[in-house]
Amino acid sequence: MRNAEVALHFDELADLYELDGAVSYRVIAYRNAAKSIREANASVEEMTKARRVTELAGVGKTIAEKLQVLFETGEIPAAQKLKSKYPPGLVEITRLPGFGPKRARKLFDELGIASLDDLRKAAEAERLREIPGFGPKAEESVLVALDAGLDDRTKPRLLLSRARAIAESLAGALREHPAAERVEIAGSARRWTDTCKDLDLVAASSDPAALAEAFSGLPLIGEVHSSGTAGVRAVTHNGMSIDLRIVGPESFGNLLQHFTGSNKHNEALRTDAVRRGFHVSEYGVVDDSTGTSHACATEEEVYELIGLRYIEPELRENRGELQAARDGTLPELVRVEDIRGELHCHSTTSDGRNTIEEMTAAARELGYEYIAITDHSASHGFGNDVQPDELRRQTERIRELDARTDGIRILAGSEVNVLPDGSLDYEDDLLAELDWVIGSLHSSFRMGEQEQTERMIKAMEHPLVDAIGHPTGRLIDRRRPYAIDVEAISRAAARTGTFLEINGNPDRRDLSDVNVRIAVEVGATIVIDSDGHGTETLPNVQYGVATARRGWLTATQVANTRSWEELDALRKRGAPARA
DNA sequence: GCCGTTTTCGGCCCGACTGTTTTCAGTCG
Repeated sequence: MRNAEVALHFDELADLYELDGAVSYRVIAYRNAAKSIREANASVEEMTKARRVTELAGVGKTIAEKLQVLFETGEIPAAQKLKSKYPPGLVEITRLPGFGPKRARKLFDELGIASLDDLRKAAEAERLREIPGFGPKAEESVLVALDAGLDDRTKPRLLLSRARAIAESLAGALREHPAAERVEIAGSARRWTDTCKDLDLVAASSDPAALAEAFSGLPLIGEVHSSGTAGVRAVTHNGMSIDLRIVGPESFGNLLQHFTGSNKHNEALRTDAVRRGFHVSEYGVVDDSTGTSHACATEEEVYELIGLRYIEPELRENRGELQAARDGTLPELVRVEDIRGELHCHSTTSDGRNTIEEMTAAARELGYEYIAITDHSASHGFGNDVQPDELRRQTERIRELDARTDGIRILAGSEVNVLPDGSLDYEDDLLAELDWVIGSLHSSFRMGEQEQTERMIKAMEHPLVDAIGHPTGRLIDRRRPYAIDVEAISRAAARTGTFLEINGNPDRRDLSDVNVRIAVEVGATIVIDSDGHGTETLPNVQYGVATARRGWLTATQVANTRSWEELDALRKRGAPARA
């Protein structure tokens, strides 16, 4: 059973215990365990069998036993028992805004409401007001939420690229206002997560009311829900929730730290701070020994006050960063400026929108030292295939162009399809003429895990495959990764000297942050590419770098932070003979 | 239910808002 599926069992168990009125810390314990399991960098099933699963943070004796039973029987008995007690519709009710487990439980106990449908009928019949603690407003909000399909799961999350574009535009407009002293994007957009549920902006101002009013009037803002001197809650015309918070400049650091999150990071940070005698909130850091509250103008001061090194936003997921900040072992994260060459992009020869000349000029503009043109290969569909003769002609053209182009090296490459049996769809003698070969899967996504893993490993064993493109094939929120053993392919990558890609296309970001951490832990080396299909998408490498940073990567672990000569020497075909 | 350079028992983050209340529980971020 995969870690993600195991985690779902424990999230469900937490929901059920919550409905059952269990002590909240128990519920939190199951949720923490679920998170830990989801992000574990080894198979939790294997760890359980090896009796090592309690090494995971948040997994103790009881949860280890439940894991054991889950793997033996496919079920957790406690969950089975609770499921017979509470109908599945109750959990759905807890997802409605304003409804949590306590209120859902009350509805069930008092009126026998067991589903969203029951709830709608009771609200329409004005029966909710019979229950203490519920009134006409509750009935109204139920109907509004149900009509709008407003529960959390149906509300779409926005892809980071789109979310950041909106956030940057709003932040930019705010910065122009005379009352704005500092404006920053906070929340998940600042942590560069794959998607964002909503946007958080924070501002420092000596005239909050004026700034709040100006924000409410921005053209992007569709509807203002509440507005005051503390901030504004609003929704854009396309339905994105925006939270702007405003404080005085003296505590801007506290606010930014608080609203950057993640919740898990802040919880852990505060727990840690309490042990050291500090209470941290968005307004300041209270020192218990003196009773004084320190306002911090910068985030650095917040972390320093409680004895921690500064933690980059991308690391704030409670994945070990607090311990590392205490020990002084935080990694020095790779930066966009460290990337020296593009190794995966397309031209009009396959499905790109720009010529090789245009792509090259754009890459030089970005400060790159080299660019590999990697159009699709012979078996690629949609009329975008490149037959062997055409690739030969293109390679000759690239050699010519490279000879008369200054300031950047142009490499002849290909993104070659890995066929279902693990072979490639060009002959070896053709591949040998190229400078750079990426192997990618573009077909037969539904193979079983073992077969798919073997297919990819076979491709990596090919002496001319330099890197694997978008290794898990996921499309964020649209297509699940194909069944593949990430740890096994990472080991194979390390063994064969094949690089694994972080594809920077904001729809892909593949490998993911969690997977890339697994990959480098077993010794694989990464390349970060844009997979640009036009000059304007070459900067997408920033999303790849963000994923790398979220996976704790340093520049050394990324091959294309090196010069082409150094990279060439590092790869399996080796440099000595070719230098 | 988990966890331990103050603890193997007794803790476990913080503040605001909302709707329902005469002082607050539940929810949210």
